[in-house]
Amino acid sequence: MKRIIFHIDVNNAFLSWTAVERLKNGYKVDLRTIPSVIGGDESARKGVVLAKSQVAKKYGIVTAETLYQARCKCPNLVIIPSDYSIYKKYSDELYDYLSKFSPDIEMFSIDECFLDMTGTDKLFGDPITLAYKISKEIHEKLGFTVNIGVAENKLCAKMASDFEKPNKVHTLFMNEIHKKMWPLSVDNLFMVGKKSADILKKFNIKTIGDLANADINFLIRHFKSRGIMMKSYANGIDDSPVHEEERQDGISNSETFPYDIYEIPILEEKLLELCEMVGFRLRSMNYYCYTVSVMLKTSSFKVYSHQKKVDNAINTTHDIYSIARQLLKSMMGDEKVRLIGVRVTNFTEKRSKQLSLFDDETEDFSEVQKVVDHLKNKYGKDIFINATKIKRD
DNA sequence: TCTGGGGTCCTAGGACCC
DNA sequence: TCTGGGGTCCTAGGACCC
Repeated sequence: MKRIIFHIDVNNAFLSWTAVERLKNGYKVDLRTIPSVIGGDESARKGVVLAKSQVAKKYGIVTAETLYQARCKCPNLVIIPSDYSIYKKYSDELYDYLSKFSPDIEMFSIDECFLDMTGTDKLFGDPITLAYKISKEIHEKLGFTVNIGVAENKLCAKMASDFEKPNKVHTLFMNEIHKKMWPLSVDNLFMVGKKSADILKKFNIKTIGDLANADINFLIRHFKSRGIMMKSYANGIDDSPVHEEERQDGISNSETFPYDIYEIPILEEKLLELCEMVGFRLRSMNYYCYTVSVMLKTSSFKVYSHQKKVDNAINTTHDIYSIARQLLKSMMGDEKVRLIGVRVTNFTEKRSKQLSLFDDETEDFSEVQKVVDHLKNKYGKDIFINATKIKRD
């Protein structure tokens, strides 16, 4: 049976959702009708544009540029800080609404969903008509617009939803690929980023059609296994299933400093804060981790990472930090640091408690940690600050 | 241009074991 | 002392995504 897959993509998600939320809260101005962006902290001079209104786009503002640059292009730009609780709320609403149409639903990111609609035509009728109906209902009930791609697999559905925006339904069936997808520039293809596109263009592979017909041996030589994937995608081939989201593979937090740092105590203080954030998230998922890694970005934007695997899974801030701190020490060189990050991976649900002769049982902070987390959940994350901070103040 | 933050997957090379 | 080949695990780094 021919598969039918929908890809639903929220138009300017963060900005649209913020606009809807504000209208609900009594604001008179719809952010979507004025030059506005969602961005980080402008004062710390490290914020970038995360999402923009169509009006802001007309000023030439692009995603990921600094707020400073954006403000130069449009002095009366309205900048709203990001608020993940709002995005989560609308993302959940969208998911709940879409779940009515198929049990096979996959949340691909906070603002994108795949639906496997294969065989549902007896229930809902013609898929394309249904896509228009879903799009209209989302606008009416939830207040924001979406693009919907309709195709025979996930790749093509995703490519289709990316065609013309906003508030559009597009199809990309197998017999439309040469007409609708092949003329596009290679960098439009999912999983072909800037680096790969640059290499391809050097060899005169400029469009997705060129890539689809490129020599497979040439692609493997330059891109290894990704070469095979790229050629399949360019031909619209993808048989991956729509599945429920599986459990997360890792948790990370990182922070860019407003200036370059080389003092170890300052780095350690930030590192501890990050371990606290990562640990808190890990514990709220009831997981333990085996691997901790630390990432540094230097002032010249070179990225380093070191990781360490432990025999007994851990989840307290104390345990994560003691490993992270060793890692940081092992990687500090002469260069100043611009960004520091902590990541935990290799999860397990239960702690494999195998106390070795050398473990000190009094070092087990899990019970204390539970109480601290509970209080944080109840009264907010800021009720505890770490002792190293108090000393510094 | 002067470059955020949170993720996933892949690969190469070294260590170690048999 | 000089030494093969396969397998697995771990680490560091790169590319890509939203």
